[in-house]
Amino acid sequence: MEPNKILNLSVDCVVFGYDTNTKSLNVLLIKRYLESETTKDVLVNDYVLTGYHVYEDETLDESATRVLKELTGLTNQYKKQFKAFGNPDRLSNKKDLIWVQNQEFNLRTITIAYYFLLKTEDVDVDNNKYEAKWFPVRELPELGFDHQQIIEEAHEDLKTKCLVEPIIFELLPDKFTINDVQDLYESILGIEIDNRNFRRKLINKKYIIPLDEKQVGVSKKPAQLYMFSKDIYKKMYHKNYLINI
Amino acid sequence: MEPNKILNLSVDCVVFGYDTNTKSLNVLLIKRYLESETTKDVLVNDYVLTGYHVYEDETLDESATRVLKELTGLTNQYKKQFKAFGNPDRLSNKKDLIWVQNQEFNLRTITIAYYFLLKTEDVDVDNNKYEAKWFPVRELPELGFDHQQIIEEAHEDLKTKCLVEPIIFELLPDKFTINDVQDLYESILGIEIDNRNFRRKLINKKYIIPLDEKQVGVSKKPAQLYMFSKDIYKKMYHKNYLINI
DNA sequence: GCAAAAGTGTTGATTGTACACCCATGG
DNA sequence: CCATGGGTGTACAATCAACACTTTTGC
Repeated sequence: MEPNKILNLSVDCVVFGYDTNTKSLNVLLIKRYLESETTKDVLVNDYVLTGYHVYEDETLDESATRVLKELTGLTNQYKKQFKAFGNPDRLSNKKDLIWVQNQEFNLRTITIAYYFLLKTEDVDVDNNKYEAKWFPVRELPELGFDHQQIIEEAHEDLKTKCLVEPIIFELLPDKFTINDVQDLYESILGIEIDNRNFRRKLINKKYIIPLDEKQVGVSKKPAQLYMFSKDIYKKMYHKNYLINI
Repeated sequence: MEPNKILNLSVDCVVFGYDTNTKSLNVLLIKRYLESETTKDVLVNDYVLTGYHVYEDETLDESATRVLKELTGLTNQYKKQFKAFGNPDRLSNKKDLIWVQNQEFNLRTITIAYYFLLKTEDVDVDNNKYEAKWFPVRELPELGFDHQQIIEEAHEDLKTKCLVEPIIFELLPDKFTINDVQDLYESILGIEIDNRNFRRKLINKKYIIPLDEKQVGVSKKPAQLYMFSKDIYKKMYHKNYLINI
């Protein structure tokens, strides 16, 4: 039996997935489709974030973790609660009203928004019962509710955070090349980075560890693989209070 | 007539106030006191953040603004929504249960936490109907609910943010000295800063504008006063994507 | 004239930035 | 042998960090 839902409270999850091959930072969205029973007109046909009510007896973090697992099967992914969205009119779009009609939603629902970081390849979208699909973060489809705004704010938070904490490695496979990291930064930030300077900077970090391995199966010079050591990072870390205003 | 309250949803406000004279970063707290009607035992005697239910027809931001105004009379202060707190057991402390007993609180209440930045002197605590009182952020009294944690997380967010955005000036009067700014940074961050280096750095910013004025009424060499120009700051600002991991 | 805080310069180290070509590999 | 992306070095500029004494004022 399903636990009691808090009817005016939900979590929504912005699932970021990076695809090393296409160099694309993606967001995982689920299809929302409804047609009129009488006229067969399409009433709703767009995408939304995955989300669900919070249960009475779980924490907000647990709720987000549960929602991610339900959609992807994944647990133990990096997550961050980044903002609550609760405008009185956030569900008052016509499409959204139709959609919400037959659900146990309060019209005034507050959602606690999380984002997750993982690898696109870790999600099996082909056999997904919610018709989940990846979209490049800069080519989003039509979105329901206020999910466009939620994704934008998640992306902004990610931009800020990836400059300051080593969360970038949550989006990469365990073994990666220096250029993978650069490509990912460029995808997230929407900028170009000088390869020589970036490379030097990264290789000098003690927690970026070169492996005795190179890429395989590429039709060009195979690149050196590296790993990120969270342990070394934590040991070496000391906050620097650089005032940068 | 009071608008409808959302019974399981509140905002809590961490009001930071800086006192230039005592060089103290303070938090504004309100007294919580209750004694037994029969035995006269003191049942609850501590402090809490100011907060209140969200109304049905207002945004979260409006709710926080209203709560601040109710306590301090102030509007138009810098505010930031920084986290939602909603653990199922966050009101389950014995004192808190007693306190909540006669209020229209749901036991499972989610609170959206904001912090505000202002000047201690702008609040008239002597004539405050909630018995509001300032406490140095590093010498907090016993606190109800999970408000200790909320304040700590607000402080952490403030530490991070003041390094990157010019919010420090929200805590200072319009006219300030360079040493005021340094003292404030030291209070927030809990570090010591080299005066010569700091001074040079700040004076070189185009948006720190020297005034034709010096301190008055000080029994020592009066210091040069400066102001912060938000306009110039905005014009000059361009995001730098310095990767600092 | 004294107490108290304001204000001032230099140097070396570190870090950032701009920039163009050769190399190794698979096919 | 060629196409592709991997990998490399130098020089200049900017910023940071360490460090101690003189100046100005009110009293």
